[in-house]
Amino acid sequence: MQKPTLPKGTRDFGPEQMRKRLFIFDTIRQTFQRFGFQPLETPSMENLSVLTGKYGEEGDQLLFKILNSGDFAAGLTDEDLQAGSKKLTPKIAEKGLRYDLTVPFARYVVMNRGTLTLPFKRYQMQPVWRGDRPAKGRYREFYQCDADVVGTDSLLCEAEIVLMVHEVFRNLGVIDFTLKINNRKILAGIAEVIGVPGQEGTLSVAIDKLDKIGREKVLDELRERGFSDDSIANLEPMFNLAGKSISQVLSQLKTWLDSSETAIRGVSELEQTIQLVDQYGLVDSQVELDPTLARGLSYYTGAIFEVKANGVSIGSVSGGGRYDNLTGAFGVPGLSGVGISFGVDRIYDVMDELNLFPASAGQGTQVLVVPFDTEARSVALPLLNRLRSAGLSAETYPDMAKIKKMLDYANAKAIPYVVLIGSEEVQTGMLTLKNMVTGEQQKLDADTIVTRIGA
RNA sequence: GUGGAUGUAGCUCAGUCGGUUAGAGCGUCGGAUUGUGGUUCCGAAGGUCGCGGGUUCGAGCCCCGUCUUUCACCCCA
Repeated sequence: MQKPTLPKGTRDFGPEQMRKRLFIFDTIRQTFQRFGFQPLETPSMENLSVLTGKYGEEGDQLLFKILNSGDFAAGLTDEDLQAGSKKLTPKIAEKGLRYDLTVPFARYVVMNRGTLTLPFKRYQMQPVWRGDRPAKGRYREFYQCDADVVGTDSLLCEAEIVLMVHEVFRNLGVIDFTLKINNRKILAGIAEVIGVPGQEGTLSVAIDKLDKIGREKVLDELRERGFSDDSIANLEPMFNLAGKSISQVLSQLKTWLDSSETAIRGVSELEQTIQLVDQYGLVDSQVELDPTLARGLSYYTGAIFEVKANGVSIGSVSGGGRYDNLTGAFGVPGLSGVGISFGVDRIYDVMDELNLFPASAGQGTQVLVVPFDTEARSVALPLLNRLRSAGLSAETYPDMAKIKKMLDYANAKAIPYVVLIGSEEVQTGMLTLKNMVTGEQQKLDADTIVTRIGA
């Protein structure tokens, strides 16, 4: 007999954890639905042809592949085995676990384009898998909650994403967060302006670390990666943007990037998005314009979002952006989409660390009915039925155990109310309602008990 | 993927220089209590010392490997 273990980077979620997780899911779902998104689920596994090539080279490496069913090695030749794992993999694995929810969504849109009314808004809350090395706030199986719109390039969608992010985190009680926004076109424009067009990838990977390693080290890294001194000198205005207000950042970007048509379009998109958000009347906006913000996924083309919870050292808790041509990879070009993804597991870690879960998020059973003997139980069972009909979560201890044991059970499950029923109660019909927190108890009839606990 | 740390009861952790039968607190279970929990008291169960090798008369302790968790890089939600 060996002790069972879990695969690396996966976890069980016990009842208490699950109640808190459901609180997060419910909060996010409510917001998604309020904004008119419709639910969608897709399979855990996709054909590898759907997944590969969408997440960049690193992403492809992190894909979990599924061995073909049956005798997966049947058709292999010695030559195949010699060719190495990279060539071998497609011959023995044609499916993989999904890496995010956006690509399966794009696949779904393409497969159902005839029946969807555009713009199509869907939300999806399912686990995704990445063969990453686990660390704090990073798991190999984790949940994402995505909301995406395809079939429109209106910046109103970006604005609504900003609103949803604010609503979700405020409803969760995560007040202190920052929603960083940037635009891929600005990053591309910067690359143009400093004379390294097309290299915004390399550029942004380095720049993204600015607040972590500091300016000098960023410049060192760029030098190492072959950027000329001229280019690096031209990057100077980039470092004067930190901490500036949104309008200041916008106007500085306009002057700096004036020569790049792409950049100006990006700046203008950002500006319009901000204006639309203002028109919605968002109060106390947590939006920060951050031209250094880069995101890993290669399919983004316009706005990019990232949300950080302040005061906690956990990576971003939410991220997203606009992708102009994701469905193009599946043969349907010209469908622009934009979306946001909430990382439930990280949000959980943040809320746990900051103690932000409301007491109600942990509340299970509200009342335990405690009959002292089988005769009392005949009064207890109809009472349970009434309590439940009134929408209360109620239970009784299934065995006829000692009263102490039943009350211990109530304590262990943090059940706030107990109804005690003994021979006296059976005779008079007046049952004893006990408040397990204060220890107070009083004799009441069944009706009063139901309304009292419900209040 | 690179480097460091870690692993002893369900949980948090002691365990001396390598020395006999590996301990504590909390938790669990039973009792003190025949209609009342949290407090108190008594008792019990619970261990392949992560796993596999090695050194030694003898290993929880030393060496090698491996896995887990974790920290810093890389990347990400």
